[in-house]
Order: sequence, then C-alpha cells, then structure tokens
Amino acid sequence: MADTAMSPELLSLIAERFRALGEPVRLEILNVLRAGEMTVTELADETELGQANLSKHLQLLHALGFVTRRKEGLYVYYSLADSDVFRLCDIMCGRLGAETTRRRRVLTGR
Amino acid sequence: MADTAMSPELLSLIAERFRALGEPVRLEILNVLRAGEMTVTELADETELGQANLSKHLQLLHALGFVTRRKEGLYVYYSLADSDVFRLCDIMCGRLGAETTRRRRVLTGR
DNA sequence: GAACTATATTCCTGCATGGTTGATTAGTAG
DNA sequence: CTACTAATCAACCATGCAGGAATATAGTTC
Repeated sequence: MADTAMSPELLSLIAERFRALGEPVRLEILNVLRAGEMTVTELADETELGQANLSKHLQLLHALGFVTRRKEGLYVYYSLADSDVFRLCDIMCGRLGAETTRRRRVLTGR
Repeated sequence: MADTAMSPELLSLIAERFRALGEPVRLEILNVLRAGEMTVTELADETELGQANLSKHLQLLHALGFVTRRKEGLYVYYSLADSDVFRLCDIMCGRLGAETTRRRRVLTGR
C-alpha cells in the first residue's frame, strides 16, 4: 500500500457506497430499520415515502448490501444487514461536533 | 436515543458529508493528500483534474472539514484535516470484502 | 504603475438521479 | 377462474451537480 495505491476502480466502488448513504431519506430508512425488520408498507408508513420511491431506495440499499430481504407470502421483510452504517454515522457525528467547536473557536477569536 | 431519534436536520448534515465522499474524484484528492500537504497546482498535476473543477472540490471538502488550508504567498496549501476519511473507507472496504464472499457463496451454491 | 502566476468564482451545458404516476408481476382468498 | 393486495418495474419530469471556459481576485516581481 504505497502512497498512490487505491485503484480508480476501488475508489469508485467505495464512492458508490458513500453516495448511497448521501441521501437523507435512505439514512432515515436505515434508521427506522433499527427497530427491527419491516415490510415495505410498514416502512412507507414510518417514513412517509411513496411506495415506489421507497422500493427503489430499498433496491439500491439491498444491491449494496446495507439491508437484507426475506420474502414471506405476499410480504417482503427488510432488515439491516449489519451495524456498519451506524459506526459510519458515529464517525460523521464526531466530525460534526468537532466542526462546531472549531467554528466557535473562530467566532470567539481563537 | 430512542427508536426514532435522529432529527431530519441531523440526518441531512450526515448525508451531506457522506455525499461529499460519494464522488470518486474527491476520494482521489483525499487519497493523494496522504502524501502530505500540496498546492492546488500540485494536486491538479497528481489528479489530472482541471484547475477550476479541482478548486470547487477543494472548497467543498474544506467547508465540510475534510481538509485544511494554509495560505502562503501566492500558494494555498491543502492537507488532510484528520484520518477519519480513511477509517470510513476502511469500513467500506470491509463491506466490499464481505460482499464478495457473500456473492461467491451464492455462486458456489451456498 | 504593468505584467505575471496561483487560486477562486461565475456561468453554462449535460448527465445522473430522486420523486411521481401508472402498468405489471407475485401471491393470497373467495 | 376473478378479485384483491404487496411489491416491483417503466416512463416521465424536475432538480442537483460535475465538468469546462471565461472571468475575477490576490499576491508577486519588475
């Protein structure tokens, strides 16, 4: 792993996943799923998203491995694949906190 | 932090930061900066990006606290603000690895 | 002052993608 | 079989944003 390691392909794959999390509604979906597995309609209720729209987001999250699907009769149950998302969010939240202090330091004249 | 914690505002702030990393060229910029602080033109050489384009990406990365700036004479030196980005990428890479094994398991018939 | 360089900003174009609506496919119940 | 529901798919529109060209700003040197 020298300086300029990281092939363009790998960077694209990583970016693709970050981008998937770069949409508030998708984060919300994942956040709602913390409560446990849910059907699409339950999720639609919780998130106030249109069904088709929600379905598309779920396809994407599933394709990228953020959620798992389980079909049972008429229903499809979605659930979180793992807790990585929240580890990632925690780091981002830490950054937000740091940003605020930094900004305050600037305002108060260092 | 109950079930449906996470205000929409917070979700947006987090998403905004994920989205910033959801662009291959920005990841590349950050990756190149691992070698140490650099001027815009040096970065332009390394990344093969246009100056205006690069500058815009740098503004964004700076606004979100991923890089720091230091002006010296005519030059502006950019450098990584911290190593969070790579912690984040590491997690994503871990996910990529898991994905591959998962896919392989499916192909080989579980 | 003028001439030059490095960086930032503005404007424009094209593409990617989120959201909606309406069909379409699975699965159930009668 | 038909009638119904859940979920996905397809086509569309509107917005956002990456990229590039031209312009503007800051700093240097003469």
